[in-house]
Amino acid sequence: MTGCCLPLLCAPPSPSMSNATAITPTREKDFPEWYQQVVRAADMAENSEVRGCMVIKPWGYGLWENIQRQLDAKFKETGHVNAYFPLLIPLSYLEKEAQHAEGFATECAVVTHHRLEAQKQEDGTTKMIPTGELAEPFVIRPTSETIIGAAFARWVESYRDLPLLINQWCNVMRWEMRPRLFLRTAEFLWQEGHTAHETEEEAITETRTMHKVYEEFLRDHLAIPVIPGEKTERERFPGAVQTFTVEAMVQDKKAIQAGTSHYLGQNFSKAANIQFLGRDNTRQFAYTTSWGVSTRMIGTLIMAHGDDDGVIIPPRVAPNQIVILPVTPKPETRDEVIAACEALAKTLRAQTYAGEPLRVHVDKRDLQGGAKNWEWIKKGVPMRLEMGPRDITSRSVAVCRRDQGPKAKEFVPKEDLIRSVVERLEEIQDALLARATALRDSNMKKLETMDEFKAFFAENSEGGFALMHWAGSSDDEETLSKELKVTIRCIPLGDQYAEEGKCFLTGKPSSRRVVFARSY
RNA sequence: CGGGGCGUAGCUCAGCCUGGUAGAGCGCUUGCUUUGGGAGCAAGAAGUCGUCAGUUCGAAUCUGGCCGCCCCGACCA
Repeated sequence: MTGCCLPLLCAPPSPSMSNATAITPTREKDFPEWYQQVVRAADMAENSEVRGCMVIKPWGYGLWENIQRQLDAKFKETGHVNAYFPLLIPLSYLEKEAQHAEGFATECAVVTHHRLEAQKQEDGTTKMIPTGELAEPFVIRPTSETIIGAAFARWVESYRDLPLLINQWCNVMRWEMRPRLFLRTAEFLWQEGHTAHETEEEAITETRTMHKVYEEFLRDHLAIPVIPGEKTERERFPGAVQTFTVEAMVQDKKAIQAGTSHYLGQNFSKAANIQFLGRDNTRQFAYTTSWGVSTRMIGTLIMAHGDDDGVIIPPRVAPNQIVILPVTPKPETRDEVIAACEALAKTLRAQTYAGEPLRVHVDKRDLQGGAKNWEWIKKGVPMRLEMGPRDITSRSVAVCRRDQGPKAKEFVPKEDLIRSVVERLEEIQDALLARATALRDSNMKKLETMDEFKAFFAENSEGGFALMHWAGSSDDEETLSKELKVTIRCIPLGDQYAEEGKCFLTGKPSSRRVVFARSY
C-alpha cells in the first residue's frame, strides 16, 4: 500500500469536508489504487493467504450469482446444457495440441503427489511431507479444451451425435505473475462452453452466436457497451483458428477483454481424436468451438461504472436492487418505522424487474443512519429508500439513486413509488449504459497518420481507442506494441468500420479499421 | 520472471538512522450524551513488530536468506 500517504486523507471524510469523496484516491488521481480501494470499500473481495487467490465475499459473490443465473438462461435458450469435468488434467493431454500446450505452459500448477506423511520434528511440531509420487503428473485445469475433447471423442460416433453443446461452470487456475482482484487472479471462476459440430459452417455460426450472446449480455445486463470483433493472429487463443472478443473501455480509457469465443476448426478434434461417421459414410473430424467469460467481468463492471464514492452496480445484476434504510430518531417510534419498512419491502418484492422478483433489503442494524447510508453508497446498491416517522405521517418515501450524487434525494408519495419503482430501476440501468457509451464514444477516434497515432498514445495524453487503417504484419504489430505499449484489441465487426483507406504504418490499402488501445 | 517500493493492533501508519522487547488515528466493546444521519465525551479489549537464521548481555531497530503485498515491465481472461 504505497498511496494514501497523508494521514488526514486516510480517515473517512467528515461531514464538514463537503467535497470529500468516500474513496481515496480519486479515479483521476490514481486509477489503479482507486480500484483496489473500491473493491475493499464495497466489501466484494479480499486477497487471501493463498498467493494470487482471492476470497470473494458475499456482496461480490452475490453479483457473480446473478451474472451466472442470467447468462446460464441465455445458454439454455441457445440450446446448451451444463456438465462437469475433472479439475485435474493428465499432463499428456496438454501435449496433444502443440500451440495450445505452449500457450499455457508457463502458468500451470502441477500436481505430482497424492499423499502426505506426518513427520515429527525435534521441536515437537509436525511436518507433512508429500509422498506417493504420481506416475503421470496432473495439471490443474487452466482451461478444459483437452479433457472435454477426450470426453467428446468417446461420445461422438455418428453425425447423429452432433452437435454437442456443452457448458461448464467452474474454477480454473493460471499461475499469474501479477494478480489483481477480479482482473487477474491465479484462481478464477468462469464458464467455458465447448461444442462439436458436423460442419465448419455450423461451428462458425455457433462461435458467432455465443459472441453475440456476450455482447448483448454485457450491454443489456451489465450496462457495458462493447466493441465486438476478431482478434489478430498475435492475440489469438492458443490453438484457435479464429478468436472473437468483446472489448470494453473502462474509465482510465484502457481496453479490457470481457469475453471470448473461439472457432477451433479441427485442431482440437484432431488432437483429441473427435471423429464421427458422416452422412457419406466416411470418417471425419468434428469442428469445435469454445467460449467463456469469467469473474474478470466483475472487475470490468467496477471500472466501467464506479465513481469516487465507490462501486455502482447496474440494477439487473445487483445483489440488492433496493435497500430500505429505516430512520429511527426516537426509540419509541422505532418499531413502527421498522414495521412500515418491512411492509414496503414486502410490497416491492411482489413486483418483478427484467423477469425476476425485486431484490429488496431492509437494513435494520443498530447503526448511525449516516454510516449505513455511506456503506450502501460504497457497495453501489442502485436505489436507497429512507423512511422515518415524518414519512409515515406524510405517506412518502425518500428516494436516492446511486447514479446521482450522494446527497440527491427525492421525496415521493409512497404509492407513486410503488407504481414507478420498476421504471426507476430501468432508468438507472439506462443511465449507466448511456454514461458508459458516452465515455467510450468520446474517447474513440479515427486517426490517419503515425504522428496522430503517437500523439494519441503519448505519455501525458488521455489515450482511448484509436480506429486505424491497418495492413501490417504480425511482426509490425509486435514492434508497434513494444514501442507504444498498445495492441490491436480487435478487428471490429460491423459496417461502420468498413471503409477504404491506407495503412498508417505501411501505406498499403486497407478496407477496414482496427481498434488500437492500451489494455488490461 | 526483471526493475522499484514495502511488510509493526482489524485498517492506515509512526518508531528503525543513533539497539534497552511498542505507539497514534480510524475501527471494535461498554457507558453517558446526541439523533432525517458517516456525531461527542469517557473507559476498555486488541500486536511473540512477515518469517527463519546471524551479530549482541539485549533486536521492531543491525546483517543475510526466504515468504508475501503494491507499482512499472514481460505474460495473460
